[in-house]
Amino acid sequence: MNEHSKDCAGALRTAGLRVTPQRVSLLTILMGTDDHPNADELFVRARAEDDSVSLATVYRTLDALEKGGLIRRFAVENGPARFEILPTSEHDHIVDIDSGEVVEIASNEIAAMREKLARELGYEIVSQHTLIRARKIRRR
Amino acid sequence: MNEHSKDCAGALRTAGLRVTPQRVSLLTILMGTDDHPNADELFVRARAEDDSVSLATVYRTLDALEKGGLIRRFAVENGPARFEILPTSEHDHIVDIDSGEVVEIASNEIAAMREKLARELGYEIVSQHTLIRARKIRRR
DNA sequence: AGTGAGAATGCGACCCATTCGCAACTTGTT
DNA sequence: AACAAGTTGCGAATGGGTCGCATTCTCACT
Repeated sequence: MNEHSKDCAGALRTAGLRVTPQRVSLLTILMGTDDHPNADELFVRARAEDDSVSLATVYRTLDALEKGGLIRRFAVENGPARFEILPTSEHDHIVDIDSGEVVEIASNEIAAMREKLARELGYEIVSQHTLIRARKIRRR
Repeated sequence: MNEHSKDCAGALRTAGLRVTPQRVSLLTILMGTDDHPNADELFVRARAEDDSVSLATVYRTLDALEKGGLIRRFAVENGPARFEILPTSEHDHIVDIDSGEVVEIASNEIAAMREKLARELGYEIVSQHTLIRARKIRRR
C-alpha cells in the first residue's frame, strides 16, 4: 500500500465503487502512465505486480471505472479499445498509421463546436471523441 | 444490369479494381442508401438480390472499396464497423445511445480545425472522424 | 470484533466480428 | 481462345470481449 493506493481508494469510493486490490492496481497503473493502454497491456502490467488479476476482471473493472467516470475509453478503427485516466484536459487522439503510436491533440475549440452542433440537432452529448489517422510529414 | 451498374463498374475500374458481380451489388447498395450499414446488414441486403455473395467477400470487398477510396469506414465504440459511400460532404456522426440510430453532422469547420492542429504537430491527415455519443434532449 | 447480504473475482466456456487457407472460378489481356 | 493473376465461397481459425458459476471479499450493521 503506497500513497497512491489511498488516492485510488478514495476515488473509487467517491465513484460509488467498492475498493478491491484489483481495482486499485488497475487504477494506479492508469494514473501513473501517459500512454493509452488497451485491456491486454493493462492485464500484463497488472500481473507483473499482482498476479491475482484475471483478464476478465480487467475488462469488468474497466467497465466499472468508465461508468464511474474515472477513465475514458476510445475506439481505434481496427484495434482493441484503449483507455486513459480522467479528468484530463479536453483532447482527442492522432494515431500514427505507420508506427501505431497514439498522441494527444488539444481541442477545446473543437469540443465547443461539436457541443453547439449537437445541441442544434436536439442532442445532449454524452461523450465525444475525434480519431485522426495520420502520418508524419517527412521534411527533407 | 441497370443504369446503376454501369456507374459502379466505371467507379470500380477508375479505382483500379476488377469488376465482379459481388462488388457491383455491394457498391450499388451503398450508393442507394442513406444509412450506415455494417458488414452483416450489407450481407443480408446483398443476399436478398444475389445469393452468390458470401460474408467473407463482403468483408474483402469492403476492404477493397475502402482502399480504392470509394467508401468510408468508421468505428462505433462497442459495435461492428459501419460504412458509407464516398465522396460525401465532410461530416461526422452522432450515435443516439438510446436507439442506436446514427445521424450525420456537418463539420467543415471542425475538419479544417483538425487539419490545422495536426499540421502544427507535424502530421499529415490520412483520415479523420468524430464520433459523438448523445441522447435526444427531451423537451417537456 | 463478528456477521451476513450482496458485490467482485478467477476460471473456462462462449460469442461475435473479422480474417484466413485453399480449391474452384472469373476477369482482363494477349 | 488461352492464360496469369485476381476473386470467390466455404469452413475453420482468430482475437477482443463477455458470461455462468462457485468461491472469496467488502462493508454496513451489530
